[in-house]
Amino acid sequence: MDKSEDEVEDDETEWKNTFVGSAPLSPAAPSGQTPAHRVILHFDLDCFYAQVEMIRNPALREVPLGIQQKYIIVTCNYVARELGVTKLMSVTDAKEKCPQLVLVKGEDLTHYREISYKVTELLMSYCPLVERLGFDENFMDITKMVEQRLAQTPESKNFSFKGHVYNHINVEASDHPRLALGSHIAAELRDAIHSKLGLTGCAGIATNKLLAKLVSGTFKPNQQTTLLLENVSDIMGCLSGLRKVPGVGHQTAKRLQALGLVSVKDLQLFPLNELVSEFGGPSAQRLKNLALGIDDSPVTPTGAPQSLSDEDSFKKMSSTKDVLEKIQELLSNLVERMHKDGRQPQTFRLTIRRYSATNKWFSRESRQCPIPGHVGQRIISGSSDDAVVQLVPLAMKLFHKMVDSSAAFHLTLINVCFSNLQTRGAAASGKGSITSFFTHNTSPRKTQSFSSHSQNGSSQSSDHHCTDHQFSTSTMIPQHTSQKTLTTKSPSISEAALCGCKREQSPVVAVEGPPLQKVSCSTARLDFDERDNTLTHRLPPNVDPEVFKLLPEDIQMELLSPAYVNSPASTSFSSAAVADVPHITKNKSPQSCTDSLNVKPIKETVSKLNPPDRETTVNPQRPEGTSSFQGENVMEEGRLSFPRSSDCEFPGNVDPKVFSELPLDVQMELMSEWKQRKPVLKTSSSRKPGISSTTKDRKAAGKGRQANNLLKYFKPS
DNA sequence: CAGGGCACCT
DNA sequence: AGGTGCC
Repeated sequence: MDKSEDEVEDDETEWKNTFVGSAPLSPAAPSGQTPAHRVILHFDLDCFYAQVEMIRNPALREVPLGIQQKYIIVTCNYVARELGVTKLMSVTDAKEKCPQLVLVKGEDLTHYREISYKVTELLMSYCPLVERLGFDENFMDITKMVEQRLAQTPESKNFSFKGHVYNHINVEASDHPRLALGSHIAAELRDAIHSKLGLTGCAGIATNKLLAKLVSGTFKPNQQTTLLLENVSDIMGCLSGLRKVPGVGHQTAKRLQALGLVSVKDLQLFPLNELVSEFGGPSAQRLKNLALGIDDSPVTPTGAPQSLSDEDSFKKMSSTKDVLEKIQELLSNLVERMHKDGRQPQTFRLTIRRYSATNKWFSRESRQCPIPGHVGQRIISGSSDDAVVQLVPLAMKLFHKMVDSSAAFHLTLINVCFSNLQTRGAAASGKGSITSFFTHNTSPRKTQSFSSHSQNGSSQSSDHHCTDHQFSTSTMIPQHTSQKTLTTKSPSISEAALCGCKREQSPVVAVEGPPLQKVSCSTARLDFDERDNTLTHRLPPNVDPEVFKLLPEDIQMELLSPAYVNSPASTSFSSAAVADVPHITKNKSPQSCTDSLNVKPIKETVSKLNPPDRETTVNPQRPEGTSSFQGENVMEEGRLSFPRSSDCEFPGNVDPKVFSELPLDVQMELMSEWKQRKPVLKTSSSRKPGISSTTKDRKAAGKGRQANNLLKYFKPS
């Protein structure tokens, strides 16, 4: 075997000599040290999005299925692959190759994200050292589990490998007891993922993340492969190019190519010092190590996400009106997600991508700003709609820092992002929540020093317990997760999660009837002539009704809504209650809309396989959104009588004539800001914002307490 | 490259 | 704030 490979492998050098193959009797690491070599697993779910959709609608299993985002097939099931469809193929190409291809829209990642975290949770219930990579991959450091089993394994035991061993037909497993045990653990975990979540996937078993990942795809659907140290150079040498090395992206590959390096071997043999001069010390060393199959990076537990974002891309977006509308839509979804997460974002970021014929692929720009505390509070307290109203002007401000809206612009993407997520104090947030599992696991990711501790396989492992379910297969209940997930591989799993993480409903609940709110709202303020909305009076003077008419209804409502209510005690809720009821109900419907759209192609193509009632089963109502929202809306509406009108006027010092001559988008923004600011200002006496003032007011008004006093009553603990 | 996310580094 | 990489 290639000794040098072994030694460099764990280049935490010191003990390079000690490890060798005779692991079982290595008393070397009874306590306190990084094991001489780790056992790392890499899990990679098969065509993940397609699997999720096939769980949601089992009829899809029998047909060629593609998951479509915009005009791209991001992934497809194996039936489709046999017919020539590949990942990242354009829809037209795919349809050409495979006319019977069934397409499901995959732009809404909600279900994928939920299932994805369930997989991670499940793995974490066996051993906390789980690192996510995207939605469908997980690394796992099972060194301790392996050591535990090793300690309990009689000397006489015959080792064996589960699954494949890279480049080997038969191996003497006793020479590689840790990896052999690792392969058994991997098989058990894959089986758990399958039995509890209904998902299949591949696993790689190796001594570091790089190798585990590289080897996991050797045998593709639903299989696993172990890589022995003696075959490291094989697998590295087999890579078709540097780009195949995880960690070497496009840019890096290009720079390497500029140095004349194209193959992995080229990089292996390239003098380090020359590499250093091009990439700098750490990067150079890392690159060279990667080429050699060396990777000492730890498996860093991922925990809860550090940012939540929502984005959409499009061919062309060139009006501020559209931007405003899109931002509002994105924010609605994002705030909802943030609310479920339970943490409070401190930072908001807006990212755009501009169209440009040359250099089309990159060039994203972003601006970020702090989120005022009271807005963040509203997100977590459940006044999501209120939060959106207050966030939209923030977003537009950031937008204008990047885009001069008086000139032409052409955007192809908008992204909204919450970051700097702060865990709330006592956080009795939804217990079954997917993220609540992670939220109390607040460890900052960097401070993982997982190398030190002593453990014995026995009862008590204080810090990073690895729960080995091997010897208690009958009691396979993961300790962290509640049992909710265990029952089914049916579509209802996600439901269970949703129910579990559903927030406490407001004391007042149940009352059905979105129409109620909508009616009240429109009777209160708006005079539309039915659906074709010739809206009549009550428009602010100097706002062109023709232009106004073109706006989507929710924007119209928003601009006109009497967000400013009087009753001082309830001001903090007023804008939420009134302004947002319309666009909440409106925002919910697109979801169900997408859902039914998703089903339609199936119906056309495979109606025989797919009894009509299937669809309702597959696309159950979201238990959550509507009902909980209505609860709050109802509650709020109950509390505050609707305002008499008189609201939608300009701040006193704004000259209507001047206002009318501003560009439409500026008008809209100003109105949006006034509307939002007004209640706040009201509490601090009736100030009149100047037309140009924006930020300082908010900051000054920021400490408008008294909202919280009320909030805490509605938000138990 | 696409698409809708994420993370890390600088 | 941007760049890069990963899925």
